Amino acid sequence: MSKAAKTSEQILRAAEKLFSEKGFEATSLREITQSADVNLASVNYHFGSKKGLIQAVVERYQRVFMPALSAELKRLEDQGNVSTEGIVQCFVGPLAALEQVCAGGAEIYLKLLGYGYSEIQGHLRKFTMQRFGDVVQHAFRLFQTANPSFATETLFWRLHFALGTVLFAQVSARALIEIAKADFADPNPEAYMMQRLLAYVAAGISAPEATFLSTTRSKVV
Amino acid sequence: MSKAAKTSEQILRAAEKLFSEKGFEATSLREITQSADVNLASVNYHFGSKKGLIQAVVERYQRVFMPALSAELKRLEDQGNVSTEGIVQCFVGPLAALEQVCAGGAEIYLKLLGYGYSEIQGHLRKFTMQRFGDVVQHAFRLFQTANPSFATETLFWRLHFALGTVLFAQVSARALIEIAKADFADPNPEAYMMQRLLAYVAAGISAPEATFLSTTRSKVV
DNA sequence: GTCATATTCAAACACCTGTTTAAAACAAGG
DNA sequence: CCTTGTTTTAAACAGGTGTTTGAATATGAC
Repeated sequence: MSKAAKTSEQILRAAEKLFSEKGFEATSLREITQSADVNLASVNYHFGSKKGLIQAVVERYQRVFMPALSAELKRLEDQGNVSTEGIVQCFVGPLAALEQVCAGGAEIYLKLLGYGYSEIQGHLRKFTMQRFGDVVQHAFRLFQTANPSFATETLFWRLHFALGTVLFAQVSARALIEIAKADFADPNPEAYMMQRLLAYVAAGISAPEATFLSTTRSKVV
Repeated sequence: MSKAAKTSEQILRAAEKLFSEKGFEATSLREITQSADVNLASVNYHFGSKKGLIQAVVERYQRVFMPALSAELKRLEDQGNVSTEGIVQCFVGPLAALEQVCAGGAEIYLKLLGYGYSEIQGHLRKFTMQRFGDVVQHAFRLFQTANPSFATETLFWRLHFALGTVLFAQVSARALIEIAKADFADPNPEAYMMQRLLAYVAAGISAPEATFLSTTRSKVV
């Protein structure tokens, strides 16, 4: 491995760790370079800017996750029987595959997305869509076939709610897990958290449409 | 109104607006004081520190919201027939009541909470619990009576997922609404967003327990 | 009006941020 | 070996942050 590749790698490793812990904006380049045991200026040398570093960090995960997700979705579609829960379960494997990138990769990736969506308003979304829009749209189409009676609009909202649920849960996962450990004497809450999450999300996505909405529509502006 | 009360008020108004737009950490005291047309040092004079200002801003909303929520919950309990959807609907009125505090108060309050939960890790949660823990616990108890078969643990996780759904949705509401307007020619998506959200959340909370979880348990981790 | 208190104000403080510079160290091909 | 190009380094840059200071100004009670 060349020296250049080595420092880039060290920077990426340190950055993804710190970013996932504290968010992008709250993490300084000096923290990253100190943690990576590397000169401050090398971030700008190798990645151009902090923004470039953020993109590089996220992209490395996207390039593993998105193709894996795409494959899972295709597999599900081919085998017929497309259900909301089935689609949601398609995300589990690709997330687990992120362990290749680094230990705890799934957790890191989701936290990165969470911070990316709330901090760098829109940037990450746009970047993801133009790079992996086809995968996202494929997933959306499958959700539509699983819930054929739903208006496109309803599904749009619910899927974004679901995204929000997962990302927020992941960002505050550590705090929640600690509370769960203290309050319920659950020795290993993180093990099933993702499954709990997906069950909740699947139910929310495929909730009966409109009845609840239409009965109270007039009351609320 | 004394001069002191006037400047505090101006600071609070400007702060809540900017905080809800950009988050706590991304908003500087200089932005706030310029927007409030007030001297920089007056923030520290009146609120001690930036942290003090954040607390003051949030507290003003909590003191309106929490008692209103408490009343709604009592009302629901007294009239019997406690359902998940019913409890969730209890939040609508108290949120609307925040318009008293200022225009768009509900939106601002939820965004403040959203940023508070993801930025000042734990601080806001602790503060809320020690000040309004009784209301939170009352809500939790009602959710338990609405879903008597659920393990306390299950409800704990789902309610926090629900909180995350609502807060994340609110923080990214503006972006979502713009997309909805562009993609679906919906002239007024914000009108029903909260109802869409609550329907999703209620379904997620009262999803059938464990069947989904237990069938896939062995596969994960 | 006077006095004590409460509030405002401009300036400075100490520290942190991302980025740039120019010299130094290193690498590899001729 | 020397030269060319790449990479590392320490230092400085320009600008932003929350907070403190001490003098100036208002305020309100006697």
